[in-house]
Amino acid sequence: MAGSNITLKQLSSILGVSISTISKALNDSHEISDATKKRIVELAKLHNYQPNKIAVGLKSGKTNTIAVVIPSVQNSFFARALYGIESMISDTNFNIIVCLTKESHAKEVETFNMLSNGVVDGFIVAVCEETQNLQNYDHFTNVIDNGKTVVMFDRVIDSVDCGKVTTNDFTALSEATQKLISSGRKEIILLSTIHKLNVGKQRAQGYVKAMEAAGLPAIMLESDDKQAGAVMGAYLKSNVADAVIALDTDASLAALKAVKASGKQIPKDIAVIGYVSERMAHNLTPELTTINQHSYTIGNSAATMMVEALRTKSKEIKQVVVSSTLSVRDSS
Amino acid sequence: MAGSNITLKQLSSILGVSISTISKALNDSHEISDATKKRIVELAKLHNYQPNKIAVGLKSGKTNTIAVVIPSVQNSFFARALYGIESMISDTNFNIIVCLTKESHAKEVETFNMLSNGVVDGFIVAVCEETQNLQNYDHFTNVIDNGKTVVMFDRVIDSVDCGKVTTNDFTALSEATQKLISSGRKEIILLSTIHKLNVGKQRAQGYVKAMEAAGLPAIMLESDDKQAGAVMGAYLKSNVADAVIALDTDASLAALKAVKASGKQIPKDIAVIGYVSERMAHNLTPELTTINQHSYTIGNSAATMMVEALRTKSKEIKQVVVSSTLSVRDSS
DNA sequence: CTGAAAGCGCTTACAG
DNA sequence: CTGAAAGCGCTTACAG
Repeated sequence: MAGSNITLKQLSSILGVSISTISKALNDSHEISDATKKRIVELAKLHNYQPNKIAVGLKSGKTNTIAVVIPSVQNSFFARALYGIESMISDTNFNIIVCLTKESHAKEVETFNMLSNGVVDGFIVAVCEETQNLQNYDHFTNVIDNGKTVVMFDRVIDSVDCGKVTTNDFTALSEATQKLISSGRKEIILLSTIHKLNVGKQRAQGYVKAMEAAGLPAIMLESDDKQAGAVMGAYLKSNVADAVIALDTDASLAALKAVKASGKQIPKDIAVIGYVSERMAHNLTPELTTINQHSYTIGNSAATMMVEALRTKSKEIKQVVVSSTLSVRDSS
Repeated sequence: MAGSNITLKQLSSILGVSISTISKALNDSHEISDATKKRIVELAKLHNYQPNKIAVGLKSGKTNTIAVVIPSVQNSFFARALYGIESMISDTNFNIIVCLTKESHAKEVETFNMLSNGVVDGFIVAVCEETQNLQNYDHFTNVIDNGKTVVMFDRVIDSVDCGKVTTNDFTALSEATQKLISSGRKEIILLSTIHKLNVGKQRAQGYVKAMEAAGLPAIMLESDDKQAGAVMGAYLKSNVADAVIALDTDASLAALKAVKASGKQIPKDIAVIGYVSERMAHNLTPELTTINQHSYTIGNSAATMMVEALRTKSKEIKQVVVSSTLSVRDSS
């Protein structure tokens, strides 16, 4: 069985039956007699025949493959959303190609160009940071114009006409902040390492709105992910605080650490709310109160939307919002 | 620009030049005059011509696409290894397809069957748990027989003839254990949630060997990832321990938490060594001493091996070992 | 320098 | 019920 896979042509010459007949038999066409079908199917099995997907794709114009284009997979949100996408897709006859943009606009554009012609039927995408900053969305509109289906999730672009699955970042932060306020916290700090992203901005705005509504000053500490601990620690040295909301995993761990290092008790002196996976939240000391984004569900919804659009060939644009919820644990 | 992408045929009829000429011009063939080349290239650019990858693949028998088949992406080791693979590949003219097996043998087999015929040129794979248990490796040998290149990393199968990139788990654990012993620790516990995996067994054996060499009893606590904290906590209630080595991220966080909950001081009473990412190690309290697997390098090496094999068409089987190193921080 | 023809592996009208 | 032919979009000997 060396060399490469067996083809219809080879099967045909072994059996002395035409290629068309072989093809039809393997596709269980009613045109072919049961007897020949049986012979052909058996021979195919014997030789472990696998149809060449590329050839099928060329012929049909459909590849049954979906591209998942995300910034990263290090981030537990995207890792889990990808898991949700892949779980849904693996129950179908579709496949996924995963591409990481690393927040690079050039990489994202290249990926769309590379895959748009013949390789995939659609794109599930979380728009990268640089694209959001540059506001250059031609690669999205081009593939849409070329008849591909696009579904954006989490990081979406309002002005692009495609399916969208988002979470209610603004409301979630606003509610979490209100909850802290109503339990008597007043000096509530926001620690963000994602202030440049739309999601980060949305969350920050939710926080600001709740603070302003309560007549409290909004205090936002912004830094890159490596400096978050130092920034938080420095702040606590010369300021008072009775609560911290951290906007991603790194910031959450950094906040916990800085508060402990400052000698304050959690949650007695300072409450901490963060964004980490459920599993991790349980394994931290104290167990962390989190805003749970339901990343698995978000991914799953995006995949469902894609598969439905591809199957029904519907051009209808759908929008789904998966609400984030507060999971209260020991840190608040 | 609605409908689908423009083809050579359409370009040809617009310009009144043959398809062959168009094709050659776009591939910058020396056969074509500069003048025609220029006309053709300009028209192609105008219409944003993208060659149909599927058609090119069918013709050439090469797809310049590599499958990355891994159990999961939630696990930070695989997430970072994938990052290493993707970083290397994105500097080449190859693409990657990522497939998650979720430790399912059936899924892994299906993936190999689906992609082996025409879709990819090679497979970079970390063998799933179930396949290791079943010891059924036909899907690997089949694609190798069919001329595909296979590179295994981290989770490798010795008996399969393919490129391999591994880490020295046995030695790394053995050395870490010795280090604890030589600093006076005697009651050293191993906490594992990956005892069913080859890597987990390798690591455990390294630990056992070092303990036995020192005449100390090896104590291994094994549990699933959700119970690790409870198991560790229960053990500490009725036994003495002066060090814990945890074999993955969940176990590491669980160990830290259980030790703190027991009222013991880290590292004074109990030293803790774990497996978490560098970033996370810094953000924990105390900062965690870790065995660093250099997952990025492992992924990068696997990708390099693959691309070289594909480019040189060499059938030479290479093996690379990327050594794990101990990063000592505050917890030991 | 340009083009007609064959072929990659498949599917599907159309004939017989 | 079976097969010859065309075609998906490309590349590449081969002719001219």
